[in-house]
Amino acid sequence: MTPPGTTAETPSRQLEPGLRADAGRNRDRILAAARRLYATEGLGVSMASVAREAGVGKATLSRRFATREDLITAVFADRMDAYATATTEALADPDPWHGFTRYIEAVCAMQAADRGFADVLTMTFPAAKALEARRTQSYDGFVELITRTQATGHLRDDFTPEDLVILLMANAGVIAATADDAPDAWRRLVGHILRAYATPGAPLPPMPEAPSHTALYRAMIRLARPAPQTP
Amino acid sequence: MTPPGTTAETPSRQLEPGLRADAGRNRDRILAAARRLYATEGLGVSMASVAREAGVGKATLSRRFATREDLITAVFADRMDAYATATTEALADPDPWHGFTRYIEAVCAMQAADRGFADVLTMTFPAAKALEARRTQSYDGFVELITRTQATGHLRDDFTPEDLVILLMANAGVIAATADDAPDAWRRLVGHILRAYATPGAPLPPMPEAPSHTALYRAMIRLARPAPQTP
DNA sequence: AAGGAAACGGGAAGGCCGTTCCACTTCGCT
DNA sequence: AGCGAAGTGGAACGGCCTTCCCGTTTCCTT
Repeated sequence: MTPPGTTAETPSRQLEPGLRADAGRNRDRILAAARRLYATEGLGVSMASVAREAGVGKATLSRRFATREDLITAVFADRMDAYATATTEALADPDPWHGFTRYIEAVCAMQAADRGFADVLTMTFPAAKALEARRTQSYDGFVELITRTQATGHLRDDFTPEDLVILLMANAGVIAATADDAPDAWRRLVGHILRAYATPGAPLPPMPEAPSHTALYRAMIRLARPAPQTP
Repeated sequence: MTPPGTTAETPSRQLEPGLRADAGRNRDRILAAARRLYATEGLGVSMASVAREAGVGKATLSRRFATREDLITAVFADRMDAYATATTEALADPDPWHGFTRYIEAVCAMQAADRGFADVLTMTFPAAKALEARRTQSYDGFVELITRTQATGHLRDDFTPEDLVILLMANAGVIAATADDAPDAWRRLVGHILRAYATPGAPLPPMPEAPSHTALYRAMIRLARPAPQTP
């Protein structure tokens, strides 16, 4: 089944071992550029933009990362690591409810800090296999965190892991709409939501600082781009 | 200032009076097509798609609605009416908290029913002047509804009108992510949020039916499009 | 019923995106 | 030091969208 003419038995290169020096350098530049663009604009940026930002030709980008999914996988591999380990850190907290809230806030903060990462977690997009593994790992840890926290009586019994998924989607919506005008608006949502998750009567987490009102409302009214007039 | 060669003194055509019969017919077909596409795909659909769906030429669409904003304004005029009158209906409810929750649920349901409308309410997009008027009208009514509900003690004192804006953005995010797989997921978010808005100790609204679990989680994992293999 | 104006559809031009091909450059091994 | 292979950027292509323009059709007035 193996093609006969190839070199003897080079099994398969996993990461980036077989790359020449300059190729590896360009790969890094591409990753840095993609990280930059994804963080601010989301995953919608074109491959051509990434190549331009990286200062390489479009062909080079296509050669290094055949598909957009490959690029996304490579860019967000480390952040998915952080996402996956966040649950273990939360589980290490002696106070389950405290660990739970810190976990929720940390994940939502990660979304706010990188719009591309928010897209990776929620939006409809080709799921990279390598990222999926981390996601399910994180999911399993979160299930454990839930049961522990519910055992303390602080977390509602009807809270389900899917509620986190919904929260991530909701948070992504807030971030996408307010990123330019009120980048802390998401804290207000998380503050409300954590109160809703808590068992009535349990101690409530403090309200995060309210976003500046006018700016937030303008975020809804205002448009993607400023008025074309520049006097 | 008026062009000299025109017919005597036709002051200005407000709606669609000066249109020829076939032109008006095409206008309606365009509006229907746009309504259809916007509802399912959001405001991102191209003008060419709208023209194709309407069965008219691209030029006709451009002639009838010069800019995308014009089209959006015309399409969502009636829904913005409903949005604006929803507050007055809520204010008519003898129980302010009941009116408040019904209002929240009604607006979020309108978002879920029409993805384009959700975009109009929240997403960054050129705000059509005609729609803005309705929006501020609705906003003013909502402020009155808030003060009344807070007076009953059911609604938290720190609830602000901007919280509704944030909720609309969050809801739009959930709807955008789950529309294809779990179109009722937004009810879960609203259920949580209304609980958070309520004063602790006040009677809680019933939990809406939970979305099917596997489908929801898949909505996060699954991709925009099904696998390209069609055997 | 007939002519002029309004409206129509589609083609041409221009822009952006993503992919593929190709001649030239650069690395790295010997 | 020099040669082969790996790597590179730009050109070219097809697809989609938008805008402009023109020849033709349809309406509506008189």
